[in-house]
Amino acid sequence: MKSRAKAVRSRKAPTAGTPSAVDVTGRTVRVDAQRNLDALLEAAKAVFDASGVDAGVREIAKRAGVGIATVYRHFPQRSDLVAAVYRREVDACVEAAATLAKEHEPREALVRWIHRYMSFIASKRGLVAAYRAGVPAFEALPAYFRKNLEPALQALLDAAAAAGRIRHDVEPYELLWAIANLSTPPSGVGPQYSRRMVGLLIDGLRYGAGQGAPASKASRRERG
Amino acid sequence: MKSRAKAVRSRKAPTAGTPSAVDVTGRTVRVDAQRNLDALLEAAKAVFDASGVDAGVREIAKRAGVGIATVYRHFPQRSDLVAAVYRREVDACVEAAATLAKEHEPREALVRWIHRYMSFIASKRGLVAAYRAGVPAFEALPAYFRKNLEPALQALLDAAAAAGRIRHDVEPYELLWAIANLSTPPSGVGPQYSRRMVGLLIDGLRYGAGQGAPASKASRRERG
DNA sequence: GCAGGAAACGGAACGTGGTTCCGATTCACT
DNA sequence: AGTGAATCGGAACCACGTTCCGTTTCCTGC
Repeated sequence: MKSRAKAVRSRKAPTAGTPSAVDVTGRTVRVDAQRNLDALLEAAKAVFDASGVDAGVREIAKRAGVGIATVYRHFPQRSDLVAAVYRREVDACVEAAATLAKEHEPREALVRWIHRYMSFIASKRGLVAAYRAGVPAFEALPAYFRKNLEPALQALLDAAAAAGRIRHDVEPYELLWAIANLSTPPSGVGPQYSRRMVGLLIDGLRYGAGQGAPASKASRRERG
Repeated sequence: MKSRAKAVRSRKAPTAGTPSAVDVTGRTVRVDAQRNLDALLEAAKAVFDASGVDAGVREIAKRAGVGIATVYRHFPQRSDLVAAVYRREVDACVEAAATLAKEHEPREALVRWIHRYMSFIASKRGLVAAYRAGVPAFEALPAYFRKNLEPALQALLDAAAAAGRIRHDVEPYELLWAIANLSTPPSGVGPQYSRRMVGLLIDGLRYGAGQGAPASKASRRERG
């Protein structure tokens, strides 16, 4: 992909000796563009943390000290910016899966990771709602999330199922989505809501351990 | 609006055969106002069914053959219109609970009602997302939903718990919210997603039957 | 009937959001 | 330094929910 590594020209260095980055296409990236990109990501992260992912583009641009168009050149849609900001945290979540798998027995690792995942989702106010409501072209956002989180959860599920601790007929993507949607409590309910509901879901996983019956069928049978 | 202390006293039977409706405050309602209200509700229902609850106010007004202001006079906020439209369906859902309780044994009645409730939610595209995202004053909408649906589900839960078929430590409101949130499948997943996930939830309810341990604790215990 | 006035009306106007456009600016390379 | 292109900033545009206000319609007391 990268055709050549670009060395720094000894002209004036705007950002303290930073080597000019290279595009995926091999083009050199202008230092101001790179600087703005960094500022944008940092500002977006700060604003999202403070006001949720519903924060306006103008606010982010202002905080980053750039114009609106600069935002849209780097990120064709608002959702692309959201995805870029959370990419790093998704990666961390994926790494956590491997770590937990080594340090705990299969089911415990699964439960702990689910809680880890819940924390990530819960801290992103409005992420799920935005993802949902954003009908037009929010397709870019779930792509990265799914591509990385699904295999991580799949590994945990397989290990726990192999150990006979949970049923083995659950799709990881469905579980990811379900947990994400359970991570927003309604108003007027204690903060433990999410844990309780996801706890129910996990108990449902355990309920069918070793049976292999689909959840939908199991729920309809008169006697377990 | 200016502060207008209206003191309309006793009315007289107005002209044509249609008896003019009366306000909750006892004021007579103008026939054109009533006609527009009806047209508005009908149009809104049609548009919501066709385009989801995210449909614009202008579209609804146009379909009803009225101006924008007319919408806002009858419904101070968009969410009030949504709530009004769905009030009828909520009532139907509540009635279904009583019917099912008579025709089936407790747990079966509970499961069947949950599926009934899921159908209602699923047919209202974007309802949950709007409810969630609508931070400002979407408080009016859940009020009616909760006030009516919560007791209905509570009765079903009590009956099933008394029969020893499910755990008895689940809050009905939490369950309503959880199911509603599980009723929106992610893109690229079969339509059976919701049934599977709610099935897991129901299995979780059965898992702890007769134990009474909170879901959150049960989910963390090493052995059941 | 009819006239007066309040209730209800329609649609333009406002504020805010995401997105696009375009002239001005800044950078990279010779 | 010079030149062309990549990048920039912010005004402009569109769609949305909501508000304002001049106009119309209906009820009512005569």
